[in-house]
Order: sequence, then structure tokens, then C-alpha cells
Amino acid sequence: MPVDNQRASVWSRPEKRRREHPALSREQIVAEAIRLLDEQGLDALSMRNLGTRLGAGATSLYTHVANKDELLELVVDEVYGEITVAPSEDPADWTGPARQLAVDLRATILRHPWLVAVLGHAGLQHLGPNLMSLVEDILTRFERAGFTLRAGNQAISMLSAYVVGITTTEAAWLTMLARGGHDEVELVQQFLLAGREAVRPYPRLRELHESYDQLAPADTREDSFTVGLDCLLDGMATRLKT
Amino acid sequence: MPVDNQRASVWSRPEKRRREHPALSREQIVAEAIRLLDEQGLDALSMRNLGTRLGAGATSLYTHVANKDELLELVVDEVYGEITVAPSEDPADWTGPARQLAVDLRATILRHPWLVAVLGHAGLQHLGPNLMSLVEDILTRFERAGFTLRAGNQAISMLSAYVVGITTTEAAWLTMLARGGHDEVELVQQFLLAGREAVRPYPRLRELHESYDQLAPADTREDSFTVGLDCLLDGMATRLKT
DNA sequence: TCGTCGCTCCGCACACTGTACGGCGACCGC
DNA sequence: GCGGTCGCCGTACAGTGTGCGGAGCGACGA
Repeated sequence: MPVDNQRASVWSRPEKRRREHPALSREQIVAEAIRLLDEQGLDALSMRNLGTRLGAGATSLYTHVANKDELLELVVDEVYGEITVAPSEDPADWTGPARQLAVDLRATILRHPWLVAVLGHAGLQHLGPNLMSLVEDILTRFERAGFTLRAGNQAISMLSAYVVGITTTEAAWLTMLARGGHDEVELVQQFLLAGREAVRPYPRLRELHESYDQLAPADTREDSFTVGLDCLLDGMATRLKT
Repeated sequence: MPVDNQRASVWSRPEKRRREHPALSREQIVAEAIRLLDEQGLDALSMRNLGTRLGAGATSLYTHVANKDELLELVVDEVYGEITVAPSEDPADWTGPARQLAVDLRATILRHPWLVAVLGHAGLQHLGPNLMSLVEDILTRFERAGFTLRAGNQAISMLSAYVVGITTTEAAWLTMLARGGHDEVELVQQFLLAGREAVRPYPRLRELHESYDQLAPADTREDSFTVGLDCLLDGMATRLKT
């Protein structure tokens, strides 16, 4: 299947809209796609499925969207739009925006666990308008706090890499949870039971495993994320900030 | 499609092998799958495709492997087996193994760019034997260097999260490169050209963009990774150690 | 007012996917 | 030699992304 690399990206090609009241629109399709993804996961997103949810045929979508891949590109950028970094009072403080970016990004991914799978296919290279204005915004903060543009860019890369990486596991967990319809605590118990056997030949893993026996899983995830984020910010402070 | 969550995991269920010289084996299937993935990417891995490459029918594979998902699980753990952390002379040095883990993991992912997409679907929760013994190994090093098990686990999480996150973008880039069969430098030029337009409304992004104009891309990626890793290790040293 | 054009939407078709099922042939222990 | 078992495969089914040609409709020039 040859890929036309020369075709202009989604963002530069304007949306066609001549008819007065077209039944479908790009916005509508993207919105419904996100709803479908949130409700039933990535596997449930098929063109036919999405089409019928919009009261349309599958191929009708192709008038507004070139590809399924392009649809996902639009969806991803739409989700990026959910992240905004609140204006801070102290312009010299870069820690606040950085932390907020990380926390918001994580929250967004956990709200849309299918995101990591999509990013895995396509990378973070999408460069939709929402992502770009977000990055521009944060670069501004970092610059104002004394970072060079390069350093600021590096900081953003590190932060988002860490968050995406950490969240990959969490999102997979949430997906499994949603699909089975189980309670989190119950599923954890089940996993601990299964893991106990697998972990037997490895003394350190076994001890670690046992130490996690009676813990609220959501809190553990939260704590682990925060500790890691603190580490990262510390390191950035000593290395990147002159 | 209902998923049988109760079925024992791949690792506990022993491989059936009664016949003297069976034409197919699990190892062989996994090995060929990896070869196919490396050559043609994730999309090209279909059961039929893999079957014919092994001189067998598609459904024959199901005697050795329950699922395509399970096959991927086996494949992922097989790839994890490529990572080994060399024994270090100084037992108090945790930085060496940590850095080596990160570098090796990145190299492995870049050697198998499809990995991140698979991880995106499934998370890092696979827990195959190769991964477990790797983690056990590194936990040992960390423990010997004064980490608690919890802290060591946290460190591993952070490191792999960072690497996976950073590498997601790189792997997507490499995949695109491989699919188009283009030269990296040439493709970079093309992207810079396309990006120049997109980046116009954002002053900081534009400046950043221009500053990347004449740089060897592979070196840039390498540097960026190393700087971020140094940051992370610094942070871990001040936060996690003691 | 009447073609005619362009755009949106749709039904059909094609190649391809994962995998359930039943059969076939060859090897094993007896 | 023989029955049972196991590895392999052909067929089949539901479902996928999407190319193509046609139908209906709004707008617009003659």
C-alpha cells in the first residue's frame, strides 16, 4: 500500500464546505470519534461504526477526512486542545508551568487511555495547531524564566516523554479495567495472586511484590508519578537552568 | 469479542511438543515474527503473512500460539532478552547500570521501532521471563548501591518511562523513514520546508525551527537523549538516593 | 427557466484481517 | 499392526479500510 508522502498535511488543506447545511462536518466527526473512543476503546473505532453513530454511511466520512490515519491525527490534536497552562503570576517561576503541564498531560491521557496507543503508532510529530500553540505558550513561560529556546524545548521533550512513558502502563491498566468492567481493587488482588507464582524465582521481585500487598492502587500510581516528576524537575533545575 | 481473562498466561502454560521433529515451533515462529517486523513493520505482521514465510498455513500457527496478542507478548519478551546489563566492578556505583539500562533500552527500541506501538497497546505489564530477570538483575545492582527495593523500582520506572517516551517520537520517525525509503537528511529538509509554513504564526517555534536548520539529525537526537538522561540521573541522585 | 456543474452522500465491491471448526495424514505407544 | 493423538491445513465467517460510480441536491450561467 503506497503512501502519498507529498500530499499536503491535514492542517494546511482547508476544509471544504459549500453546501448550506451539510449533514456531516469535520468537527462533528472528530467529536463523535472521541466520544466513541472514550466509551468503547480504540478497537471499536471503525469507519462503519463511527458512520452509523453519525447516521451516515461509512464512506461518507471520506468526504471530510482523507484517511483513518488523518482522522486520528485530528482526534489527537483535538485532545491536545484540552490542555491549557494557566497564567502564572510570577514570571520567573518555571516550575509551576512545568509541573502543571505534566499533571495536565497525564490527566488528559488517563481520561483518554487510547491516546498512548495512537501515539505509539504515529509518534508525537503530529504538529496540529492545538499542540503547537500549547508548546508556544510553554516556551514563552520558560523563556521568560531564563531558559534558552533550546533548553526550553529540551525541557518540554523530557517532561512529555516522562509523562507519556509513565502513563503508558497506567493507561493499559485502565483499559484492561474498563474492558473487564472489574473493580480496581478486586483486579489488583487477582493480579497479585497470579503474580505471586511468577515472581517466585526472583527473590528481590518477590519481596517487592509482597511489600505492595495492601496498598490502594490509585494512590500508589499517583505517588509514584509525583515522586518521579519531582526528580525530573530537580534534575532540570541543576542541569538546564544555567 | 469477549476476552477470556481467566486463561493462564503464556508463561505458565507449557509449550506442547510431542512430535519428534515438528515443522513449526514457538521459538521459530517468534523469531520469524521479529524478522518480519524488523523488515516490514507492524502493519505487515499478519498471521497469513507470517505463516507463508514459515512455509505453513496461517492457522497452523495457532497450535503453538493462542492469539495474535499472545504472539506479540512473546515477541516483546524475546526482544527484552536482547538487553543485558554488564557486570560492574564497583558495587556502590548505581549510575553505570542505570545509564547502561537506558542506553541499551533505547538502542533496542530503535533497532525494533515497532516495539513502541505494541507497548502502546499493551502497556509494560507483560512480565515475561526475560523482562523479569532483567529487572531482578538491575534491582540487585541498585540494592547493592544502597537503594531500597521501592526506590530501585521507582528508579527503573522512571528510566524506562523516559526512554520509552523519548523513543516514541524517534521510532515513529524511523518508521516513516523506512517506509518511504528516503535518506534521513533529505527527509529532514523536506520536513523543515513544510514546517516553515506551519510554524509562521508562532514566533518562538519559528525561531526554534530556524535554529535547527543545519544540524545532523541523528546527532541531535543522540545529544538530546543524553542531556535528558543526565538530568534524570541527577534528579534521582538528589531525591532517591538515601 | 432550464441545463449543467460541483459537492455531499451512499451502496457496492475488493482485498485483506483474525480466528473457529472439522478433516487428514503421520507418528506414538501398545 | 493398530488405535489414538497431535500437528497441519482448507474452508468459512464476520469485520476491516477504502476505491469507484452513481444519485440527489444547491448554486449558478445562459
